[in-house]
Amino acid sequence: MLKLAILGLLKEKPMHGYELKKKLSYLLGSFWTVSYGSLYPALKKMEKAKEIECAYSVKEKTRNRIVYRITPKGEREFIKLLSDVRPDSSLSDTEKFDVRMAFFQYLDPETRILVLEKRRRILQDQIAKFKKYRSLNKGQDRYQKGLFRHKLEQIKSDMKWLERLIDQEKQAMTVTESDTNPPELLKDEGKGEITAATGA
Amino acid sequence: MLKLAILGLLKEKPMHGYELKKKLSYLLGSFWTVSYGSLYPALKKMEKAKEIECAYSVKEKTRNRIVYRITPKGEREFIKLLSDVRPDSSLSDTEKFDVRMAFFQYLDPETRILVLEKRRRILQDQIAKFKKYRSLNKGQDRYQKGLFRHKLEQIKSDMKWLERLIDQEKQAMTVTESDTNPPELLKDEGKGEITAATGA
DNA sequence: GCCTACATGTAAATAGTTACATGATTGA
DNA sequence: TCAATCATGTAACTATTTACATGTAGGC
Repeated sequence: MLKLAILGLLKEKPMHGYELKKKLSYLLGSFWTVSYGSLYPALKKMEKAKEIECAYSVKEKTRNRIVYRITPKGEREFIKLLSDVRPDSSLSDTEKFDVRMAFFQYLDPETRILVLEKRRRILQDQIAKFKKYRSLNKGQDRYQKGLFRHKLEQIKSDMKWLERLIDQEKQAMTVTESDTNPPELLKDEGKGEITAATGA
Repeated sequence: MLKLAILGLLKEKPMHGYELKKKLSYLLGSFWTVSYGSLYPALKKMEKAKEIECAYSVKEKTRNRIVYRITPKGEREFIKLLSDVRPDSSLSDTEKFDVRMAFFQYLDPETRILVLEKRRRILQDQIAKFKKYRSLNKGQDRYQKGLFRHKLEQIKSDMKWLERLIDQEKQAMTVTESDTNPPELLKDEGKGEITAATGA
């Protein structure tokens, strides 16, 4: 997950560790705080794997910074991690999905829909599970009941948001399909991107 | 977190590993799936620490089950984990909070309020951070923007829920205080060690 | 005869944390 | 001068997962 986030941020522009940390804490801060103890080793590891490389380093007296940039191999790895529609194991899927969403612009439309629909299936399963548990477990205490009701509401709200997104993607697809059919999104940067969103 | 959940479930009634796993996947399934590979070692470790003990084991031919029950030491550990209002490190705080909420009934009213208010502060910080990021980062792509808007809405909804809970707790407190003042929630187990939390 | 559920466990790997170590620069 | 911020890193630890190993019982 950290790897995905690093690659995604380095796609924007080359950065050094400290800068990445700050960006990460803004981008993912609501559900995740990265520590230097995981960031720097991750950078080293990725450099070794040639997914990123040193763009340049500054060593003015002591102020030394190592500025990394993403490599072609890193770009491929990024897209692979971002797509990731494997059979799933449903770990803390929510947070993983959120990280993916933050870089959704880099994914091609077809895969976007696949990822969104996979997420929808997971949410649907969760709702079903909730309801089953609730019907089995009548004697719950009021805190559990309250928590469950609130969680269910949130998942439903997630669901609505997801469905709106899926609709938007599908509409954009049919528009660009009848027009032209270029998978131009995996170049170094998206350009005009899909037609400006509907009522967003 | 797993430990907290196990202790909380064993408070209800003695259970064996397989049964615990099923209960856990219902109780926390929306954001967490426990594997046997973590459950069984955790049970062994807790048994060694005398936080749980074997109530009885069944070994009919092969169908062997080890039914655990919580010990007094485990009860104390449970309350300690459940209260846990330390300076915080804001890891994936949301999920930790949810697990706590699932067992809130076992906490005394004062600590309940402390836990809820700590959570409120965390959410407030997140909202502030979100807004700061949004004002700094005008050129965001539409997916990030959409994600952020949705996340912010969810946090605000969490906030409302929290505040309702806090109000309820405070009301209940004043009522029971003017009425009678029985800390009956921790009956058979120690009640002395919890009260210390207030000033800290 | 095969698949699912029951039931317990281990070993290796993964992903991350905390605490520590270093040292310069900037501003109150 | 003191604290905060910049900047990089290591070592030990924690918690958890995946994949494996084992074997029975019951239903289709």
